Amino acid sequence: MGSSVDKRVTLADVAKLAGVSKQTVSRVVNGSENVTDETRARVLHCIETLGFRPSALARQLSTGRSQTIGVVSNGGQGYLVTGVAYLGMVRQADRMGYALLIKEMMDFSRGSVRAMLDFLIERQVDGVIWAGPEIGDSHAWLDDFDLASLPMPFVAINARARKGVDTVSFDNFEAGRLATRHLLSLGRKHIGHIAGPHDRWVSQQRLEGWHAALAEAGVPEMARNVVEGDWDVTSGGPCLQRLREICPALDAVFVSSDRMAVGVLAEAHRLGLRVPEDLAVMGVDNLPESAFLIPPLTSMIQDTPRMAEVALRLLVRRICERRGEPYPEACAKPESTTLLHELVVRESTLTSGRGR
Amino acid sequence: MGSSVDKRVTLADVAKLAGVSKQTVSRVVNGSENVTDETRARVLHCIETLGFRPSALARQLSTGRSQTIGVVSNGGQGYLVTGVAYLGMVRQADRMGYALLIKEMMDFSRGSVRAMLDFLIERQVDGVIWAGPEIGDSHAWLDDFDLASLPMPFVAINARARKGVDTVSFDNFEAGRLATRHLLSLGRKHIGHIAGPHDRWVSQQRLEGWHAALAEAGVPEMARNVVEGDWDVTSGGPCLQRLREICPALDAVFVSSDRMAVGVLAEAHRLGLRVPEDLAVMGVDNLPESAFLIPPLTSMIQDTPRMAEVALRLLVRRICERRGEPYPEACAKPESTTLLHELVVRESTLTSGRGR
DNA sequence: CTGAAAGCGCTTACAG
DNA sequence: CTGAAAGCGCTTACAG
Repeated sequence: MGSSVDKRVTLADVAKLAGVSKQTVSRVVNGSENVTDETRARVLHCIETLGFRPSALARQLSTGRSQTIGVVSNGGQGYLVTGVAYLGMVRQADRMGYALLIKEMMDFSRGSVRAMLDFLIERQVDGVIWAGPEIGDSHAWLDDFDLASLPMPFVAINARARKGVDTVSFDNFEAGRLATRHLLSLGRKHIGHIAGPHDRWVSQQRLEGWHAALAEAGVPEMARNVVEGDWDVTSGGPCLQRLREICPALDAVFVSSDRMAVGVLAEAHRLGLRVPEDLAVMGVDNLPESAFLIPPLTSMIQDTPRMAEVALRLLVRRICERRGEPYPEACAKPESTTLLHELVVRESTLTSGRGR
Repeated sequence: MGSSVDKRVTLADVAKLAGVSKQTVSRVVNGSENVTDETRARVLHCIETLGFRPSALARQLSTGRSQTIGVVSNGGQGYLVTGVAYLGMVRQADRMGYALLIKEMMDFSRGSVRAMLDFLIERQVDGVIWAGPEIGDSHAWLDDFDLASLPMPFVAINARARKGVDTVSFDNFEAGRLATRHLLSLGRKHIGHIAGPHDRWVSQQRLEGWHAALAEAGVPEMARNVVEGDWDVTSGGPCLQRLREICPALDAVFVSSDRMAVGVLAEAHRLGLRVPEDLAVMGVDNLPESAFLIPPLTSMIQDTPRMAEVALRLLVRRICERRGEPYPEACAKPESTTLLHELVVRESTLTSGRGR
């Protein structure tokens, strides 16, 4: 309802009331030693009285640093992952004294990328996390862009490693290989793969892992048992059907997301297929629910919040390095920027066990 | 790697090169009409040549507006909801030309609240969305805080309505009542409720709705069939067990989240209880997976992204009102700030149907 | 320990 | 249509 007097209280107001210079007030605010206890007390009292709150904007303008990190995501693609990743980043940023400025991109044309970078530069963010998943040539601009010309460090997550670009990603090739090996180790002879969209780097990597495992095992003929899903639970059922058309004897399926695997389990149930006896099923992501599906779902743990944290630490380190400042302890330990999935085996691939 | 020359290109640099005043460059940058085509062309060319990018910080300092909205969430509590809500807010903010500054709170003591508000004021955000769920007395400060004294508008989501505070929330009382009525309408005689944590406003409201529905139906004796969960899937099973101890004849259960309901379905399956014949089960949230559980889960649709969007629109409207500026079309339509859940009935409560 | 001056890079009236 | 001046609210050397 009522609007307050919009007159901001400034350093100068405090200075006048306390009968000192602005500089002295600034010293008190920033905890400088070089102030008499008496002066400090008086200034603090005046700050309290006037309800003075320093303008971060003004400070940023004069110091040239914003204590803000820009995070660029993309329009609801990667829905789940983005949401979870945000939480990991917010927490880590908070710990290190940074705020997150969140922006979203709808397309990845050169123009849009340039506009987004300009926006971040104009806002003077101290660093950038490029968080949209790599789709088609969405990251192609990185190949011929001189990142060093940006006034701030840049880290990409969930993207292919590139020369001269700091990236933090999961090893999806290894994930695909491990998953496939697991199904092979069960003695299944007719394994299929429900992949994510083929234009996603993540999907491509898992698919390559799948191929590698089949080649290693000397059963390359299975490689054709692949259909393309869209990550969504709704695509699980239809994908299973298509896979069974390609390979009627299908007895195991490596699904590229737990979401889709839920759809697969539902469809298998509808078809009267027993899991895992008739069909072993495994996913990727290890959602909280996955251990409680019927049957409990074997999956690949993907610790997304951790990826977000690692990326943020790396970025803060780069920020400090560029400024020639020491970086926080937490950023010091050389941390792998390639994270591994971890297999968690449950009933959906275990004929005998009681896995949970 | 290489570091760029850190000399920022400013308005003054462009002005000098173009042989005009800073003011004229400013006019060109801000698309003012009062510039000769020839001058404009020359200035634009110089901007291009120098790679000039205006400093948003400097502009913010002189204009007093930041085109930034502060979003305050809380430490991973409400994990799922927060993640999903972020996405709705980011999208809407982007459309309206605002960026989101995300902050997290770990506790809700007066001191922390004050510090957070100060931080947001210092950053000169144009408005604030208070997005942490109401837990215990986490929002009590609002009762005796003069929001009008804040220099910017404030909107709380997922919180109890308070005099003088703009809030956007779901009607959880109605949700609880609708859910309970649905189970009663099936003719079930021994219904139980797995609530969320009792210190959550959301849980309390749903619980009251549960009580109201039972009273209306003249079966208040069922009201004692309540146990407390923690929202997490892991609590579903243990809660079902406790409920069956309280009420051995239990034949229906209203679970306060789909997550917990997944645990309930798993436990029921383990116990050999048929759903819905022996036990009708319903949840709240309508997760994407819920339609594909075994059996498909009846739930209450809660459109969290929409809540986030509505809140953001309301906030932008308040921002404009306070400044005496016209607000965007999208913010104009008087929108309810109490959103309703919607019942979606599936097999888990339908003995005959094939609902999906 | 304290202060006067200049500067960060824009915008806002006010002249012409 | 264009410009000189003052101001937004801090901080950074530099004196004393």
